[in-house]
Amino acid sequence: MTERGPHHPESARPTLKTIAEATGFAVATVSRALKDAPDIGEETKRRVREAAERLGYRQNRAAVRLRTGKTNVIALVLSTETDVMNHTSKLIYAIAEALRGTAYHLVVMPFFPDQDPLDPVRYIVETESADGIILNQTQPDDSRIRFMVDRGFPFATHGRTNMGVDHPYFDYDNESFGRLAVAALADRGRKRVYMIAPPRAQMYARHMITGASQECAARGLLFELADTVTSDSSAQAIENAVSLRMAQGPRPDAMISGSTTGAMAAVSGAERCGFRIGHDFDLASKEAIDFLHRFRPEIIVGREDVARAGNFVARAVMAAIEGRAPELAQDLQIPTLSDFKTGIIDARP
Amino acid sequence: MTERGPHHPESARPTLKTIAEATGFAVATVSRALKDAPDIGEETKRRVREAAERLGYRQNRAAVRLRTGKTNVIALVLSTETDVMNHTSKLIYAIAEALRGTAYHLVVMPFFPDQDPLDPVRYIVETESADGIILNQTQPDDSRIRFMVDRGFPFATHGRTNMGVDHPYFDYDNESFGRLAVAALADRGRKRVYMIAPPRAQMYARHMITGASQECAARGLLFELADTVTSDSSAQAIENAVSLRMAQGPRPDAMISGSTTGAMAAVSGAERCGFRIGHDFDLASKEAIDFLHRFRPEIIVGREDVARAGNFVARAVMAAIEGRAPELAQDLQIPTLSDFKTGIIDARP
DNA sequence: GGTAATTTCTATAACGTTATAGTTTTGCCA
DNA sequence: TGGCAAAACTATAACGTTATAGAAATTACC
Repeated sequence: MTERGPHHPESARPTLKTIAEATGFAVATVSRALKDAPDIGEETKRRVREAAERLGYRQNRAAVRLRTGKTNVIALVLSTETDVMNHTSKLIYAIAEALRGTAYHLVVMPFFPDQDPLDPVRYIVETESADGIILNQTQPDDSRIRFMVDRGFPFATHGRTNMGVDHPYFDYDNESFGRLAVAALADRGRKRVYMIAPPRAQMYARHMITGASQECAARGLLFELADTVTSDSSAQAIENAVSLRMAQGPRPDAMISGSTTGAMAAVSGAERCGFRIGHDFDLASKEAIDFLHRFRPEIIVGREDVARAGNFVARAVMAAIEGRAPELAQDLQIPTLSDFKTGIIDARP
Repeated sequence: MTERGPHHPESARPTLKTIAEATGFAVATVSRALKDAPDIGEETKRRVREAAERLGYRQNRAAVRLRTGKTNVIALVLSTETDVMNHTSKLIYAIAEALRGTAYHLVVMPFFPDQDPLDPVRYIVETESADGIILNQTQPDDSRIRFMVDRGFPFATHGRTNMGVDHPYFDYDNESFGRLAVAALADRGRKRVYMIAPPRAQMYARHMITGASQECAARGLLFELADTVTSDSSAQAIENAVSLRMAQGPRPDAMISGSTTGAMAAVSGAERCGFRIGHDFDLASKEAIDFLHRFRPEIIVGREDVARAGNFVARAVMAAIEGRAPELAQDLQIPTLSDFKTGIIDARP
């Protein structure tokens, strides 16, 4: 272990003062030179930059933050409750990648089932511990978004709301996914659709349900929503619910799932009753990873590009922080189904 | 949007000064009272705390950080290259949960394939942008760990090294897993083991290979290591490698995989050649999630508890930062196999 | 009752940065 | 050469906190 601290003042981290002493300029001049202020001479800037480089100067973030109020932090606020497979790590990596080379650090602030989802947002805004927030799992009427809009706090979301407020978001067009899924199932001659939808509180669940149910109506198919489980329920719960449902009444011959887990569990549930995918029923599911086509190649898959979402919201929140208009205020991923029988189905008009 | 800033000084965030003015004490007194210093009277403390509460005082992190050098940040340094399913989000959630109620924020700092893995660690240590670091995917001789040990920087890791340095870590006993897996396969009469191991550079790969190969030797089984792919390769690559291998020579009748993806791909590859799991071959795999038993119930699964790991490393790094000895310097998860035929197999001696 | 010891409180400076207002230097033109 | 504007630089204060040394008030002791 190397000795550190006041014993070795020569090894202390260089500050503006160090550069000032090395170059003979004042601390203020050094500061302004390093941020390329217009009232500093070219030769001065050159010498200051050279000294900074040579000494290995790195800005002290705490000092900047204290003085200017700018934290250079972007906070990602996540629910731990519904971990949609590895959505989360993909999102984090994509955000981090977009933040590369910028001054921003990424603080991850999950909230827990026993907490008000507003808590972390309120904390960040009130303690000014980040310059901007990224949220996911938006709700139709989202108190967190209302809070940030009211305070004029920069943010971007993965998912939309119903609130009629204009803010940067990225979303997957779950309504089109619902329509496409029903269309693909109908093409296989299916008539009775059973849907394991995401939790109703989530905005994207509404979209998906709307799309699927309307398309069913338009095509004269039966549409039924699983009422005891969602696509975020435990696999065991979904499996039980599906096998219960498949054991009775006019049983569904088609299923739609909002998640990878939901799809796997639904297949297991149906198989438990002796039904086979591709024969007795078909299934369409969304997923953000690359599993289902191996699990059962017959599953019709709509793949969500979470990396694209992460990249978008990161850029959008930086634009909001810096008061720039983002390249694009909102973006919507147009779904595509990959279907091992039919190939690719695109929702693009 | 509400107006803010200097226009509404009464709505400004309260500081120690605000409390000092409200109570009539000096700023220094308020500061000491709030941290329960022994030289402040009880009555004073009570009044200061009451005022702080009433005014909604929150410490300014930037000021504390500038003054004391303590960042109250823990950095999680991750490789984006090998995303072992949703290891990552589980780890993050578990760390965040352990950090709840403490002053620590979690900064996630992934590094990218084109970077030296030492870069983020060096950056954090040199700019003092965190009080401690959590690392995963340790290597037998890990330059990052050497760097932190040399600097006396607090850290904890998920995974061990071969370096003979003593530091807090959590690990899964991959060697025992390897032994158990071979034993379970041998119990089913299998003779020729083919292993899709994690990348050799990772410490845990060595352990797993050692365990499996030694157990094979002890039992007189053939042991063969996949040489063109690892359990972190793409599913497609693994599937191809396995189907190539199964098509020729004295083909394996048993497989071991280090990951969920590896197991799924291996099964697909074998099935492509017409072999069925449970009949022509058996497979044991590690996984951190809950997928494989649905994918093919015949797979023998060793489940790694990533949440426990996250909780441990978070506590350990906090202890290191605060100069406390951790409750436990190191911890090792003893593997257990769940096997739908045999039930649970435990490695505990 | 006077001094010492103890308890409680406070003034001050400092952490590293930047905004502001101001000073010095240089250049230009009459 | 004097005057003035522009360019280049600097001194100072401030952001909110805490460590330090010391001051004031209280208690203990003989």
